[in-house]
Amino acid sequence: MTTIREVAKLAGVAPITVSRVINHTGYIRDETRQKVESAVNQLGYVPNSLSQSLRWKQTGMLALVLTDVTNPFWTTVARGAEDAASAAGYHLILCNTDESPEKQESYLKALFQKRVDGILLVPARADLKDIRQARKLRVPLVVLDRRLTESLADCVRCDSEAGAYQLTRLLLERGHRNIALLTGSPQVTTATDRVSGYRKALREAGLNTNREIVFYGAFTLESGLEMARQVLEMKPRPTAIFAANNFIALAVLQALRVANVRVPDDISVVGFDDLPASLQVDPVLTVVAQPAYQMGVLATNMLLKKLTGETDPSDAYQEVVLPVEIVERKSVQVTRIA
Amino acid sequence: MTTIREVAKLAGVAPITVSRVINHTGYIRDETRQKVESAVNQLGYVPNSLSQSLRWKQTGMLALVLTDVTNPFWTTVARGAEDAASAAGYHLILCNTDESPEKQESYLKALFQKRVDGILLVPARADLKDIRQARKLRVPLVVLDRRLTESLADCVRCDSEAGAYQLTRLLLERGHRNIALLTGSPQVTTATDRVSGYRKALREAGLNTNREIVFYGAFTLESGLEMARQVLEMKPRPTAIFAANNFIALAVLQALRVANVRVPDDISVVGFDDLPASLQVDPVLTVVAQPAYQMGVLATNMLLKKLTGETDPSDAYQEVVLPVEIVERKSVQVTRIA
DNA sequence: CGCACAATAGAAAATGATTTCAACTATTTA
DNA sequence: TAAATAGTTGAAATCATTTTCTATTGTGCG
Repeated sequence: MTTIREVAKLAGVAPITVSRVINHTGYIRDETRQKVESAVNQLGYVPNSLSQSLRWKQTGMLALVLTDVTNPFWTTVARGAEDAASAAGYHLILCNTDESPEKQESYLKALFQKRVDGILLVPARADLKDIRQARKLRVPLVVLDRRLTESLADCVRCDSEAGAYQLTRLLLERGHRNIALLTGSPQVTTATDRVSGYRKALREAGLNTNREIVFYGAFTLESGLEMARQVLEMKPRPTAIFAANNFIALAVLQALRVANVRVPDDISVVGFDDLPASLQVDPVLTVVAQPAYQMGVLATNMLLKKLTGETDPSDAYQEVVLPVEIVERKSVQVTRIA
Repeated sequence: MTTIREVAKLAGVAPITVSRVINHTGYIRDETRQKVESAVNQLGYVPNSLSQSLRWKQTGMLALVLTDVTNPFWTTVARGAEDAASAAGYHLILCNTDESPEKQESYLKALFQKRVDGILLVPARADLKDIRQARKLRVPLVVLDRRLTESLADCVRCDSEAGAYQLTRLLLERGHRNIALLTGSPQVTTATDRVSGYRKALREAGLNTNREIVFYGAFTLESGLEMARQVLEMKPRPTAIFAANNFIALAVLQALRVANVRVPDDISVVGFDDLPASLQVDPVLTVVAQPAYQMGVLATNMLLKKLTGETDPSDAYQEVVLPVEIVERKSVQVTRIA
């Protein structure tokens, strides 16, 4: 590919002059600028950002490392992050770990090598190794969506516990006492936080621990189907199912349809994470909606502040917990109290 | 961040020796290697791939520029591309254009500047400007999913026309004569190719052009809802709807549900693109399934061959057209011939 | 013993751009 | 009229790493 030197030669100037024209810095005579511009066009010169970044000591790239690009919740977060990043003149790289700590480590290594200016991370596991490394390398990093066991980084997340608490209370108020919670891996804090909120609501309603029905699996359709199958075999069958994420909720609805169990007539279903309009299925679900897009924007802006040095690096780590919101639709039935 | 020079200093060797240890090249005494390795660990040294790429004249990065990351069809393609890329030791960057030619141009410019080794492009428009530039810059590029007006690049796509033809024939064979086709923008070749297939089937069945019912919109839920609304107002109402992509199909099902029109009892519906298990809704759709994952893998491998020089650059451009497959499920009813 | 060659390590140049410093001209100010 | 300053350009050093070339030592072979 063409280099700045060749452009300079053709224009009859020094490389640095071409650089000044391209970057609009310093003084350039109009005549010189035109000579350079025509040489640039003639050769189709595209500056090499590898060498630019090397010199500038910044790449203008941020990375969002997440656990499942196929989940609409994450694509929404990504869109928020992307919009915030490009508004600030940064590019955003998307990396998908599939909840695998190995993939996460491999991606982070590549990102460190590429000298991205900052990283948004949805940690695949509670493991702090990667975060420690980012700290050691002084790469600004913001954790998204999940808590860490230790406060080693800024964090933006939604209030899973409060959301689960409210949703469980809603079910309790409608008379449900046998509520099955289908959640993700015990390794993932959003999965366990939702259990905590559920548990808290049950306790407050005077139900003791043996009334808890909690299934741990994964935040995937397959796991949701498996757990739903188990719920359907329970005797007595729970009167309500709380799906702790959107894929599990879709799985539950599918399983119930196959088993000819009507929602909400035969059983009530609520979910965590709202679904995009394209996936609204019958019956429309009552859910806790998380501000996914906003979470992406907020986390990105927090990251940008860190790397432009607007925050004092000596400050303690921030944790922003976004409120969630109940969206009541038509998947919950009032039931007689057993 | 630590540089190779600092590592070299700590280990008491020259930078080039550190380089040899890291890249496993040349001769190194065991003792020296250990000194270097311990210095690397002590300082947490991470090589700077900007300077490496600068020197090596390759970045080990490919890019997939697509039109809608929220569409499961594209995430499946992306997964195929990602798997093929990482199997060959390359990283894949995902860029989302939202069907906007401006975004496409801006992303491609950034990718050229970053000196990615190759590009997989789903063109937002038939416009050839960006592809011409890639050619001029000698950046290997493979076009995905859509045809170009001129053969200026290798291309991997699915047989939209044949798929639409087969699906329309299936409807005709079941007795349907009033078939509405809801497709995407006339600017997008997959949208128009599906019209051609539909048209061909109608012609073969002896139906003349005034029996064609074609709505052009976009491959989105919103557009699908709008078109579905118009179909429902038609008198007489078509007995079958052919949705030319997955989002339009979901929209049609939603619109019909709201209008209390039963599928397939009151109206038959077929779609293009299969849906992932998580989105299978009632009733399960009869569709044309495209080998999305395979398309991603194939296109990536074709690209890799180009950039490792396994293909003769003087050869004509290749076009690979993948066969599609009808998946018959339960959304089509046999109807009396009107 | 001398030659060829493997093993080991470093110096200098190169990759493609930009920063810093310097130089020269033209204009303005005191 | 001398000094200061704005405008314009370029040479050399720099960013972090690797390639090329060179040097030194040790070893095997005839």
